[in-house]
Amino acid sequence: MYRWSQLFIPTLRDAPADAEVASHKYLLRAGYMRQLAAGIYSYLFLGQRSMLKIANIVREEMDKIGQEFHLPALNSREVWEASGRWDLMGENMFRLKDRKGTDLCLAMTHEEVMTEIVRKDLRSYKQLPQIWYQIQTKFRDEPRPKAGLMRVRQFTMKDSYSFDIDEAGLDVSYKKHEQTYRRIFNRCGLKYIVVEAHSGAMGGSKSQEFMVHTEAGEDLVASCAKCGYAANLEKATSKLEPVDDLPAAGDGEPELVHTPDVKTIEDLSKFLTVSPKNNMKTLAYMAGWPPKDGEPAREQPVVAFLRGDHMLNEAKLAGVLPEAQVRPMQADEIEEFFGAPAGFLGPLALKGRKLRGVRGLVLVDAALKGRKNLVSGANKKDYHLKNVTPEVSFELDQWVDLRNVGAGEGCPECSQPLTVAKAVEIGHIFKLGRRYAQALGARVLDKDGKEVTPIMGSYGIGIERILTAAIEQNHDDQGFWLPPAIAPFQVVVTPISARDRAQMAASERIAGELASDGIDVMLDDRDERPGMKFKDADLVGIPFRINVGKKVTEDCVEVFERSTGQKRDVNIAAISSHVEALVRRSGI
RNA sequence: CGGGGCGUAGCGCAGCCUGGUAGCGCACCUGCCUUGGGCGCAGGGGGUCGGAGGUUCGAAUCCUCUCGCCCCGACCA
Repeated sequence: MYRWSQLFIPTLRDAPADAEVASHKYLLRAGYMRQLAAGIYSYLFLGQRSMLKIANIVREEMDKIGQEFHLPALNSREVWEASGRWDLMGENMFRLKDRKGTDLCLAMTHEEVMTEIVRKDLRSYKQLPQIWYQIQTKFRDEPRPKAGLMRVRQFTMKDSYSFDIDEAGLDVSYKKHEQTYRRIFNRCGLKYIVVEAHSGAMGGSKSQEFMVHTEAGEDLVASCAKCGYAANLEKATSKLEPVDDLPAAGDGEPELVHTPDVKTIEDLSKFLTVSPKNNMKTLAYMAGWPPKDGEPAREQPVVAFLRGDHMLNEAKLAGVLPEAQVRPMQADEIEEFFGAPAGFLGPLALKGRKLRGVRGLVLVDAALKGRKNLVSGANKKDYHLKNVTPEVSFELDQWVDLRNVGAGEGCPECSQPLTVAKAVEIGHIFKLGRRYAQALGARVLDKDGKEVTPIMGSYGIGIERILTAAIEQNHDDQGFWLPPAIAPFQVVVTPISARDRAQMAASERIAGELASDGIDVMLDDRDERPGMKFKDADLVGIPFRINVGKKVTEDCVEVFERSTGQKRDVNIAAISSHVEALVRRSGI
């Protein structure tokens, strides 16, 4: 049996100054972990115990649909070059050389390695479908690790990969994962939502994220309380209230207006007394592609037009340009391309214009479709234009959805107002397609003896994120409490006085009995004042505490529920069944 | 990578501006005391002041460089 006096649980009275969010503070204060370097942590006894519980739940559920592998974290350059990601991943990938000078990297995910196994060892459709997974350390050289375990450079991920002969098979594998993920997160005691997600730069047809709402999250999720629609802001759409267009001024042709030093939509709207909704804003970007197949890196100017009061979502913009990274144009590039400084940029005669010999792309947000007589920049310093109508006043390359959805806008499904809230991603399921299999040359023979490329899915769960999210969801100013299924211990037995023989004897007996009933219990046998033991117990995430005090003489102990603060006197004879009921109620 | 901040004992901080014996609280060790919410008293240990260089009779303090960490942004399958 675990006795607190023998364990290393370095609790802290004060939170380290570096910690900002609740989970970060409490993981440190509760002695779950210690930091080694930016985004790199050592998990101590309690932290590791909780991580193992989470991983075991994931393993148990994944074993029902797939097979566990253990793959190398150290990968050869070859496979990553074959998939094209050696270049694509850029600075985000840790790279190193061995003594012979051979390039290696630390794997961020394992599409390549898994697909390589398929290439070498799968020959026939009869061997499909396959679902392979692993629970292992992943490495990403994040530009900015933050918020404790929320965003780190070394972390534990369950990632699985499905291989099917056709789309229908992929649908099944994908669905299996969705259901498995729901079981996993339910068992972990998390409140989560499933959202439509951006499929990312790597293509792929469908993807969903499992998100936990928390202020500490880094993602934004739009959701509808009425019909359940939920989507990552990178993907979310909404219905907009109709807007009244301005009447045509003068002859209806674009008309120059002198607007000295009026550079922002806000100023312009005031200056001309028009609503921002009748403005069209111009955003200038450069899309970049890393070197590929021996070709050098390249860049293309991209101009996006949005309604004046709308915000551009860069992920949506990047989504229009496969595998590209986008960055705002720099001042000198803007001058060169538009012939005017930022603040006066507009759409006229842009299509086909080149910057450094590369033709620019003109994109207009779908919210402007059908609008007319808008105000925009004139590509001339200190001038704007009235009467600008897309496709009439200027040519464009593409109508696309580029804007951020705003809170209160209409749900795309049912028109009710949407809410937008922060969330953290704990899992992601993703129909990948044939990209990797193709790139690595994985082929199998189908029924007709024809070579076909299997179709893949990839599915991830962040183990640390589950712990982090659980703490974010369950804490107060004294500490936190974890769902019993993932707590390092489910119960701590606390004798009020370690020197009271009767109390200690009863505590030992109770702890022993609970342990033999399969409850994860520990005994706080420290010779400390009760106040201190309570404070520690409140801090470290154990959901239930049994106080063994003076009433042992009457065979009575007190059961304390951390989440509610509720205390109940229970007869020692009934303690085991009582605790079992509490623990199972919250799902073991 | 841009902006901001911080590195002094395990944790939280003061000292720096105005150079002169390195401090406080908690934690830790010893003893006594205490035992239902971080108890009290007494004694004690623990520091390359992130690192290097410079200025100075003398540097935690001033200057230069450097390393690290945190926050905002950028970035993020």
